[in-house]
Amino acid sequence: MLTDRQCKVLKLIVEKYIKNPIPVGSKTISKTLKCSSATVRNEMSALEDAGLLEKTHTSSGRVPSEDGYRYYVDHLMEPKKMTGEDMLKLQTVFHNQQLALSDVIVKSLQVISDMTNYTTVVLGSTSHENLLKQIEVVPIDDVSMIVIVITDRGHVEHKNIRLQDISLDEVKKTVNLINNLIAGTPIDEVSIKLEYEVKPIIGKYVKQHEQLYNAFYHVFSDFTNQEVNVVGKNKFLTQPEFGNIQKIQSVFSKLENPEILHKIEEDDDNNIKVYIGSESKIDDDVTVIKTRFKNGNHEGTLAIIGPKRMEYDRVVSMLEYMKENIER
Amino acid sequence: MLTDRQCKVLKLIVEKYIKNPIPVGSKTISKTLKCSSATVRNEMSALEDAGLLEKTHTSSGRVPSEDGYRYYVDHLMEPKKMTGEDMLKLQTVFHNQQLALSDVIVKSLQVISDMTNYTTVVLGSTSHENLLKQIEVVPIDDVSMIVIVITDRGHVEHKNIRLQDISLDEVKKTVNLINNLIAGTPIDEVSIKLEYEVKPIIGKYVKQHEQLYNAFYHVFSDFTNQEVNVVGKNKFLTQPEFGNIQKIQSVFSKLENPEILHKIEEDDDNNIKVYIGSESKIDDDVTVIKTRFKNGNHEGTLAIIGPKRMEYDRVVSMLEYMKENIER
DNA sequence: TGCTAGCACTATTATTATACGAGTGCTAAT
DNA sequence: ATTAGCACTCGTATAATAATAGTGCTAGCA
Repeated sequence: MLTDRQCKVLKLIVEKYIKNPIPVGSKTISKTLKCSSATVRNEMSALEDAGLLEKTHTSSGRVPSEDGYRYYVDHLMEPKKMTGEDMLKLQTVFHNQQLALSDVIVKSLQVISDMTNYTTVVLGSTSHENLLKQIEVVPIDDVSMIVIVITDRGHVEHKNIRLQDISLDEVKKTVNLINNLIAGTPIDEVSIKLEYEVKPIIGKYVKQHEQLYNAFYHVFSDFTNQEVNVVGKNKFLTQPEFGNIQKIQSVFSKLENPEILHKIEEDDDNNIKVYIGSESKIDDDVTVIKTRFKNGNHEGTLAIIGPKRMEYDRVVSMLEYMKENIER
Repeated sequence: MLTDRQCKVLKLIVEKYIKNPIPVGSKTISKTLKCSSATVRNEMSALEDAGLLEKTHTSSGRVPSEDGYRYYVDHLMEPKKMTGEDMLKLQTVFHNQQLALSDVIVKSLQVISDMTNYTTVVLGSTSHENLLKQIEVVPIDDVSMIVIVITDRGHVEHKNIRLQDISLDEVKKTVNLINNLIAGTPIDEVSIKLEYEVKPIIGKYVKQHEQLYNAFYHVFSDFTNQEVNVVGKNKFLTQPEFGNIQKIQSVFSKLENPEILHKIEEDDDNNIKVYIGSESKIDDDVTVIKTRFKNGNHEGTLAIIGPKRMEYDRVVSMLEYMKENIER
């Protein structure tokens, strides 16, 4: 257990380091705390033994360790009230009645990314939660047409397909069959239903059913598994600890990989959760702060991704504010 | 006018430097050319006077200047036949009958980006060339619905809109009116037609026409002006001359700005054009190689964007090959 | 017992000196 | 015209030095 003063020292070091990423010395702390630098050094030493602080070399100041950040987040941090200015900027987005919820979310995350200089992410509901609502087909010319797939949650995808020598009537017949037979099916089960429920029937009623079946099969097999929206990836370029190209390459490749981002959603805790450094699964210098949201049938995950040296207090309040606003 | 030997020297220096970005000395060249390093030095000096070579400092080897690259591209370079392997990779994409042309283009540009380690770009036709084909509306719940806009060239966009207390019938009536009245209009004129041709009519026949008009007006005013597709932006991270974050930031911001990319299309030459360094409008160390393509009513621009120190011969052949394949 | 002043010690950073090497330009001889 | 030869230049690498910001430890004081 940490003493009261140790807590204060840890808190000061973390907050100092977040403001300015250089190791913090005992003198700096002693100025704020009313005691000598020697006393602070003793406390620092204790905190280092507890694994909460680290040195970069034998005679350097201290830097928070991963556990140090953890302790700070779990016990020391006090959520920082948002400034009126920040709130105002977000409110203008939330109060735009023209925009659909999903657009409001993306727009406000853009605002947050710009305010904080961190990357933001929305993960939409996964495909097994999305039900097929209907498909539409629009012919473009003799051989190509566009298939539009709409889910019950308003997710839309379209694909250009090519068909040789098939009359529009046959296509429309197929579309109607699909809409009648499998609307309401979870997207990731559509392929199966297509094969076992639609294929036999269009085989009977539709000419060139083979080609048509293949085309539609492709449309659904390519359907995006999950809506992923990453805003402000380039903000990482402004963070000093990501000043080398190697690191940027590695972080970017993770942020562009939906599989990796999907891991953020793995635990379905509804509260705000903080994944620090190695817990982030992205990079040891990265922190992910995330929360789930739900408004009617629209649900998903919001995340703010930045350096481990993140303004935790500010970000947590912002996420809380976002969540509240979205949920009503 | 350059002598025969000067051409050879310039060519060797450019190609050497492209392979390995360190200044080229006279000794290296003299090995390939059958003459002494002193002779080469004289020629180099002449080429420097002609503005085709540069030194990084008084006693360094030579580096091609922008004009040097220009001269190389215009007079010295011999297009390099593509390797069978490269062709094969592209052919598997081109021969995929399932894919629509636009998908083939994007997929093949992905392949080219991976083969060359450069960024690739497709610019689709601009909105004044895109005609509105039809719009569709799909209701999602009581207050929100999705409007899907399709152009004659198969470009699809959708938007989520919110309407309070408007019956589906009224919406459908409006959609039908729009489809009947202004299908065939260039996308960027739709807003005007909407105001002068549609608004007066729905004003008569549709209840709550004000709200509906506003919603549709928004849909079209947000319509993307131009299809832009940038593939492999991160390839810049692997190029040594873009090893510092500043530069990467600047290049990325340009590559993400459609306005800037649009400048590539400004001259409508149908042949392959090469914009070197400052001509690229992106960065002094960047080269853009582009060509227009046209297949039926699908036309646009292809570009390969990389360092000024680009494998010009290889890239030009690839673009040529792409263009040929797309155009039939 | 807890706090602190003082001091020896350590590692980083900046500065300077030095040597080395790859390259040039020029001159004189072929 | 070409080239061998040489003095010269500048960038890079290495080592030496000093300055600085920090530490840990000890001993004395409240």
